[in-house]
Amino acid sequence: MTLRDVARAAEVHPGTASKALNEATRDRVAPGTVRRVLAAAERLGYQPNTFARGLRTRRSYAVGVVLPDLANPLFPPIVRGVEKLLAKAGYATLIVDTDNDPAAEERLLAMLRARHADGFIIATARREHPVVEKAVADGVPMVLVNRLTDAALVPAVAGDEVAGISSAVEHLVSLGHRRIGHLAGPQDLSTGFGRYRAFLDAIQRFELAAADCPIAFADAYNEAAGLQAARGMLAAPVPPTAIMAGNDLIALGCLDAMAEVGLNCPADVSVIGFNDLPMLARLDPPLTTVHLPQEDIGAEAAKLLLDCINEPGGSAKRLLLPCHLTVRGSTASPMPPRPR
Amino acid sequence: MTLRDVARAAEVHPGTASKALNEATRDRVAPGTVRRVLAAAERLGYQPNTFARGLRTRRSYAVGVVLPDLANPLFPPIVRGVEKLLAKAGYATLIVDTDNDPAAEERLLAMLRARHADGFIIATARREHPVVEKAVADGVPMVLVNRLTDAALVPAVAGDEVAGISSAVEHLVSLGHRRIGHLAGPQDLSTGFGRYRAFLDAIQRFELAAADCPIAFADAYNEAAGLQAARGMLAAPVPPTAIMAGNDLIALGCLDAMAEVGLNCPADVSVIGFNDLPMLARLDPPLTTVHLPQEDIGAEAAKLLLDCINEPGGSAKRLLLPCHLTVRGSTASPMPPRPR
DNA sequence: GTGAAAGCGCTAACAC
DNA sequence: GTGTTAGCGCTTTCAC
Repeated sequence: MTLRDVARAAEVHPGTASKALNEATRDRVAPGTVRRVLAAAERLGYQPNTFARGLRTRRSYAVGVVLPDLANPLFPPIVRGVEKLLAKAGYATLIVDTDNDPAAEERLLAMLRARHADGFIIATARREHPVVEKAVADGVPMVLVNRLTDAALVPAVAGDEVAGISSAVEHLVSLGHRRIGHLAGPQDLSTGFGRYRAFLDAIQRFELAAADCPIAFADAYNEAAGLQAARGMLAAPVPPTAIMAGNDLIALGCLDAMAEVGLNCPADVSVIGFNDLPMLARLDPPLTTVHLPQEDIGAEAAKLLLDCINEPGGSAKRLLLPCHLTVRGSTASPMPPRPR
Repeated sequence: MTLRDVARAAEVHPGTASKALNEATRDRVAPGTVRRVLAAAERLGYQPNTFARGLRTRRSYAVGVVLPDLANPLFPPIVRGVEKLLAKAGYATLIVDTDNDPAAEERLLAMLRARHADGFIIATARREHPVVEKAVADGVPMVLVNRLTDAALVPAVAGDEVAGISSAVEHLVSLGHRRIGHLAGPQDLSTGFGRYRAFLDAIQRFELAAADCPIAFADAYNEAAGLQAARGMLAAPVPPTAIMAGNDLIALGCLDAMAEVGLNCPADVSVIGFNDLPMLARLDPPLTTVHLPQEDIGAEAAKLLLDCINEPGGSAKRLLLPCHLTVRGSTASPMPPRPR
């Protein structure tokens, strides 16, 4: 089924049929003709050939979404938000998963660019990210989600880490904790670094002694890295009574480390995660964590991207959406210090 | 950067450059020429235009993967298996999520067909599935994963439900259970129906009294549906001592229902899930479940799809991969009946 | 308001 | 082996 077939059926020239079928140029065709063409297209089940159209217009009406890890439950709701909004605007969403591998990321980005994606939503950004910066320099419309670059060259949407960490630390302080540790996430990611800085700000704001607030760094956002980082912190002569983890998986690793040395959560140590992954409420103990409005983040990112596509050269807005603390069972008041 | 530019730089005709660049036709070009063309392409950073190529060859080297729900952790590993294998063969993987909505499925499938996906991997099949059957009739290469259609018209890869259920029931029987219930999944899905039938077979094989083995149907694979179905079963005068759930989420709903009426798992009732979602080991109690080789399922599906694409009209093979029971803390021997 | 014609970048059949 | 040529299906000036 090609445009020629439709044109023949409607007894018009293919050029005219094209104009009639196209929303934007439809008003340059006589109403009766438009109706005939539309009817013919409908009847024949005409589907325009994306390749031919793309070849001509250099537009694909497709957007690439680049994820670090499909298996991380943080991202599906973001994708859903993106997809819903883009579908309304007639765009297709092409999801790819880099598996946290920069080489795969480069390969997939090249693949999507070769397929002429009209824009990108990137959830894999590191604070220094040459690949992204190069693409932006090439004028490729692009929006970052969740993870940002240090250089604010690209529009971006993320959770408000500072507010999230602040409310979490405030919760711990209000429970009576004064010795609060932080298991920071990877420092080459804006999330890891931002939450770490926000934590430092928070202990200052609540006038906690820095010496009582140990910090350890997990080198990945997973349970193994969280476990390893937590072991060191818990082995200190006077471990903290509460731990703010860089994200939920690090928090789970921390719980594992506590189990190893017979520490109970929340009786001995309170733990807070970040992201509010599913199932957390069913754990033992149910994990207190900072909730991110994931679907909204996705939808806002999609809006920003459409702006970029339609008016190139706009400013690199950064949108931070509020997070809120979800209090569950992994936080409690510290026990009064007991003699050993 | 077009082919013309490369040809000009290598001082050959565009047609020759095309042959030199193309693996399959390279041997029809003098080795020296090939080298010159490849060098020029490399130097200029030439990327072939997918639209132009696709328009000419009617091939996209892209495969669509249609998922019912991205947020379901069952699917990401399958997608990963698919992606790894297809990338090796030079294919791009385009993932879409129907959100369990048949209308969205139809829209997305049409979108992918308009973009000339060379084939599809479908994880959304219902036992009766006109959309899939129509696409197959149209000669679109297609492989089903996990969920199959009743009509065996399409190649498919799934877990061996019968063996999985059988080993789970065997485990319960060996623990001493004789009254085992089944919370079946949706019967319009092959998984729900297949596990239900496998359960009936199993109780027959182990010579359990059908009257002691109640069956209830959950109308969706989620916790709410599991909760509702479980309530009825637990309200019976003599509830079963063990419950085989249609999948993990139904099992979680079952645990919720037990909590409502003060029943303990596994002391009062043992529960087994299906799929082995992540985090299950951390629940209270850790859920015994049937594990599916998800990544293998994805990889095998991709292989089958490549066969379909390269040799259309092959037979509709069905491949069932073994599942194994993962025993955790939600199953135990039944308590001796106690007087009330 | 409609038709004619050119061309997007590539490949493949054919001529040399 | 290499060059020539036509054309995939569409959009978009430009005439009329």
